[in-house]
Amino acid sequence: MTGPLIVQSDHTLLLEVEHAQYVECRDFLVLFAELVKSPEFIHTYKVTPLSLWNAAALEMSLSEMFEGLQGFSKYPLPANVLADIQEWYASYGKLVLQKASKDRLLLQVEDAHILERLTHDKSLKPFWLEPADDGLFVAASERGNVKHALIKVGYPVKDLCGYLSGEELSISLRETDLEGNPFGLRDYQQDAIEAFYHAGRKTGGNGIIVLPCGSGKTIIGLGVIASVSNHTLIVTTNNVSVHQWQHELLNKTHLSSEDIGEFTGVEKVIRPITITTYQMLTHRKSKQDPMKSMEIFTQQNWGLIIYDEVHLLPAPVFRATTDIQAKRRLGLTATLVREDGKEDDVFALIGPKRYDVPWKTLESRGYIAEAFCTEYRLPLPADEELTYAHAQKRERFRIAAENSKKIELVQQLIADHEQDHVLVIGQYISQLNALAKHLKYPLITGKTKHAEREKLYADFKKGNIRVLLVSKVANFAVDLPDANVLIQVSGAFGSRQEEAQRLGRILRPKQRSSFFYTLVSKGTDEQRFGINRQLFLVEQGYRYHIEFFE
DNA sequence: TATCAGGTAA
DNA sequence: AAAAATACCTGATA
Repeated sequence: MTGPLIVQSDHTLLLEVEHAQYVECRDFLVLFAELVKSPEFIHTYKVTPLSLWNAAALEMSLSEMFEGLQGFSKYPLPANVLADIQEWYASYGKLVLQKASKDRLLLQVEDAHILERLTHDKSLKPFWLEPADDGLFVAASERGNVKHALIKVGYPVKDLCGYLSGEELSISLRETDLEGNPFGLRDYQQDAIEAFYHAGRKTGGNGIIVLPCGSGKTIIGLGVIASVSNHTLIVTTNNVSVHQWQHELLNKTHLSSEDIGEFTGVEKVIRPITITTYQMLTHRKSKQDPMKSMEIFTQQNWGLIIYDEVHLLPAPVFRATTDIQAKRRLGLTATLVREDGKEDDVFALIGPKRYDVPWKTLESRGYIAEAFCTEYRLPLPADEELTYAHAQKRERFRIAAENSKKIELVQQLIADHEQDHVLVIGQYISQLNALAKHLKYPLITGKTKHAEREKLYADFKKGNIRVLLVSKVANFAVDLPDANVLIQVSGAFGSRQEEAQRLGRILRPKQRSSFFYTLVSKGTDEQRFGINRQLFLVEQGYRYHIEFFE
């Protein structure tokens, strides 16, 4: 037996990185498993119910899964794993929600045992109106709540109740944008739109599209809006992004500015296409107040709701989304992972993943830049090492993150890349201030006035400034100019999402390759968290080279 | 009418 | 488990 994979009975899959079949096997596993650990030689994947539901929703077949596992595995496959995979996989589709009458839905349950279990489950009982021959009746108004409750006990629902159309509005994409450049959808963008809207007619119309930063998620949004051609509500993360959507809508569709409204703190205009922010929806003055703006979901006759950066969707918006299950819903994101473990809420209330492309595929086709990732490990200087040793657990991460030796290394890396555009990104203002003072490059933080930011961005774009230091503003700033080198001196605990977002900063295709450096203190908590941060990108095929700086 | 500082929320 | 950033609203200032 020579395969690269070991399948263990606890549903973990161990993959040998140095094996000749590594790449092939990794690309196979990513279809239905999740990477949980990625040290140098053996990567650990895990099969979970959720990862299998997403695979099932994408119509990956069970036999393809089993044959692949068989083919890559070094040893015979444990029978319990095969049985569990089969069971979890099959649980998507076992429960089907259909329209029964005007105000009633029928939850069809194929399996008598499951039906028995669901009928008597305590958390579900309140939903059941009366038994049917092949399932249970539910009030139509409970459509979202029952799906949510069911996923919490491990049963995803295939929702075939269909969608309510909203107010119609004819929308089409331009062939030439306003600047006169030819415009057309790329093949994968076209595929993503198809996968969302036409997938089986009735099941298509809700779900998530996962694509890397810089690959044109907004464009896919425009494509879906045009396909649906209904009044549309777009919810996004911040005001800059609101304006970006507005700009793209005007630039690449035939809509005019009278069709597009901005519903934010600055302007509260509702038009056929309205763009708002999550904060606008969830805002309230005190904890007791109702979230007034949430009513926008139901007061207008939307035919489509787009959740931009759906991995950031706040809990109250989930709750509101529960009540609008008859609306078409599109989630867009670069990383489906959330560190709060609410992936199953996203699955139940927005929908399953409908489309994704591995980052490396887009890289090889030239749509995003080639990137080299390096993790630098530095020792703490003796005095800081001592402070670290004596510190409380919670203070340790920060001490490690602010390792003063990082300044030397940053200086060296900037010198090594004298022909490149470099962003230095960090989590702590004090650390960035120290760096800025030492290196004599400008720093942008949340406090920097917008006028000044724009001036610095412009200078950076023109090449007048070669190096820019940025705080967490860079996580959200959509208008940050392109660079091809990014040095991360510190980051938020173990956020995979943040790491992916930051790498995305340097992925816009350009002449030169991109370089991503992440600096961690050797043998500290920071290094441990770094491992978790890197998981998503390793899953996407990136490899971190480890270097030591003494 | 526009802009800014201060408080609050998540 | 913690810091930083953002965007909302209100009320003051010009």
